[in-house]
Amino acid sequence: MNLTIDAKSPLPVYQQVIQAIKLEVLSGGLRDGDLLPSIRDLAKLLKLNPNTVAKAYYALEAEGFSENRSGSGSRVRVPAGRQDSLRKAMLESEFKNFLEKAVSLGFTLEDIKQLAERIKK
Amino acid sequence: MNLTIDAKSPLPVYQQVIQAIKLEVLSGGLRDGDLLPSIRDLAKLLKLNPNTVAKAYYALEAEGFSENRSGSGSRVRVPAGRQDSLRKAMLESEFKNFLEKAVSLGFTLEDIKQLAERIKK
DNA sequence: TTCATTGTATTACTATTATAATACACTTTC
DNA sequence: GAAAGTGTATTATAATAGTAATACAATGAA
Repeated sequence: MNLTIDAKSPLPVYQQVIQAIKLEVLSGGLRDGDLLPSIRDLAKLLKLNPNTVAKAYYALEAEGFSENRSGSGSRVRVPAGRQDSLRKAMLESEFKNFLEKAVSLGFTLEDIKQLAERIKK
Repeated sequence: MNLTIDAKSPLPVYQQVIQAIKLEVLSGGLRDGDLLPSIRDLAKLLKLNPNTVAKAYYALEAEGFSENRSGSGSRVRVPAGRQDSLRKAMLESEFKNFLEKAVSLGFTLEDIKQLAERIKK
């Protein structure tokens, strides 16, 4: 799992963990049924307190992304169909966010098209 | 000023105020020398505590976006040239963020091009 | 000068975030 | 059954975020 934590971010650490795991699931790096790293292992890896990771795992389960079982670990619970639609919805949402910001900055669709051309190289 | 606060956001309220004012400056809605609303007025408008708004104003001054003077208010201090370069840098940064996320979700440049075509309509 | 308005500062209180140290119950494996 | 590893729960402490109520000093206009 490619997962880094920015302690200086205004976004709480446990929220960053949630986002990182969601992204991993949506990108297909973690699939339905896959075992997440144990709370203690991930905490050690990220140099966080186990309670902080546990909070993230608890939230992920509450959102229906995973299932936690004492003794056997936490498994991803996102069927392929749902993963696919969530992935597409995420892309659209991110793009709309970008467009909104660009427009509120006073840029035109033409400006954005030119930016895209320039960055692709 | 078009400025809304999301109390449920994990991003602290005073950070939201900072972002909103920065955006207003970068978009040209607020220009160099313009007077910001008074701390008390903005607090009343957003239904926040004056201390929360004051914290945002203090941070904006520390970043060189404005100048606060007891008695006469807070004025934007962003020369037109700097505003222009900041505006362009913000667009590029936002676009790169979007691209990074899209790529980490496993989308190709082709996918993104198609999305742009579809959304523009 | 007087008065209202401005940013600034202080103190107090609450909730959230994060760490820390344990303990407990469940599951798997030997 | 025993042991190791799992998620879960509890209690404590500290820092940050936000609200609340005041007070103070500087500014500008009447």
